[in-house]
Amino acid sequence: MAEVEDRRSQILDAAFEEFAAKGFKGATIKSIASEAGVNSPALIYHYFPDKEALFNAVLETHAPIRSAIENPASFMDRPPEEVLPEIARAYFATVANPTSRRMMKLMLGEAMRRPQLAEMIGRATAVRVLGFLKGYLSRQVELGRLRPHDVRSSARAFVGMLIPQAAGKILFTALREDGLEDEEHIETAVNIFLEGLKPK
Amino acid sequence: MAEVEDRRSQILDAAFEEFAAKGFKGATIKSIASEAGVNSPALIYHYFPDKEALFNAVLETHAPIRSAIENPASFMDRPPEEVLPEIARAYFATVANPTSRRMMKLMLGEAMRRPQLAEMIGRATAVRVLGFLKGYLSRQVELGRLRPHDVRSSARAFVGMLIPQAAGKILFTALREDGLEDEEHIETAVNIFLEGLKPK
DNA sequence: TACTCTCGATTGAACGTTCTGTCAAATAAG
DNA sequence: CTTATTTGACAGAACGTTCAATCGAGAGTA
Repeated sequence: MAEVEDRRSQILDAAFEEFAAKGFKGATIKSIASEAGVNSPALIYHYFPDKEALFNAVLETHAPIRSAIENPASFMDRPPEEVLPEIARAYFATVANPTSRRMMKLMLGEAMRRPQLAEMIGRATAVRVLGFLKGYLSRQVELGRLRPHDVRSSARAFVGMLIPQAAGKILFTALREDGLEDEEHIETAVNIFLEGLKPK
Repeated sequence: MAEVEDRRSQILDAAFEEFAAKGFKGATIKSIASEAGVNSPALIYHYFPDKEALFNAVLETHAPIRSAIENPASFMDRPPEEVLPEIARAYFATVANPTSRRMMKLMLGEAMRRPQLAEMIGRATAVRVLGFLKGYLSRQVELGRLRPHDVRSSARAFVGMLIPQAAGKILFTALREDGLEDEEHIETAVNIFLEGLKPK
């Protein structure tokens, strides 16, 4: 029974599934144990001090939502007609990944009732993404590719434009009924954005 | 003890607070009872068959997010430079209202784990708002005030542009750190949107 | 090889607590 | 007196967590 993946990881995976599906309160130590294929809930306490610690360990395991945003240098000078669709595609690809999707649901769902977690997500993800975009858009204004404007606002506007389409995939399936495809949305949205900000 | 507000309403109010703060699983019948000033949890079962029914009753009580969108006729022919900022302001006003804010947190938080609830919210709110916008934007294209384009996409884009700013008020307080005010954001975002869609 | 010792991994059972939901009795209202 | 409201007490189940006992692989010894 020499598993390549050790028990700790099995438990973490099972806990992730359970927390994502039922939330922190809804998932039980027993259900996590049985999902992990261990016969006794007690084993979980051999690896983690308590349920809260297991939850935090799950968050840490899946936390590094690494994105191309990590090294901004390569993007900075490339034109927005190229870069913005790439960002949008990367975003939709993340949303299309089932694991990422579960993670988003888990974090967002719990964040509603855990201000501390919300603060962490806001700082680790939201602020960082917007920060990158603000930098990039400022640079494009400098380069004369976009007209001068408030990049705090345009950064929000750009990521925001993608959100309803993403929400249609994650949560509100009814939004898919009008059949708008990701690529169509990217094209139109980026077009509106760039036309709206092109130099006079 | 002849309260103006009857017991049922007291219980509903208390349940709303508790569910919003702790979620369905986190809120207990006892905590709801004591928040409602009721001395026995048993009384709750006199008015509601079980916890689930109480939860549904809470949702129904606060459900009618009535918005100006209900009678679209009056908006349809007015120009987007007027109408879009009004919609944006109405949206931010809703978000600024503490009760609405709690309701959003409650519904979104539970929707992550209740596909059926997510479906309902999607249909009752998201699809309806987008539907109204699609209709309005189509009309503006007809009137020659906007260039022809895919309104499924532009409707998503417009509501989406507002979401990060709203999220900064509801959830991710760190987003407020760059100090962007609602009115500033509305002005820039609407400007991008209209410039991006103005007839050639 | 055979035997024992050790120690972490794993288990079933159980503890105390808390939860939802029930009930018969007490109280208030008409 | 009759009916509706409100109560405390509690049953039954599920929860997180603890614990002593068992298992199994490896080290040491003969």
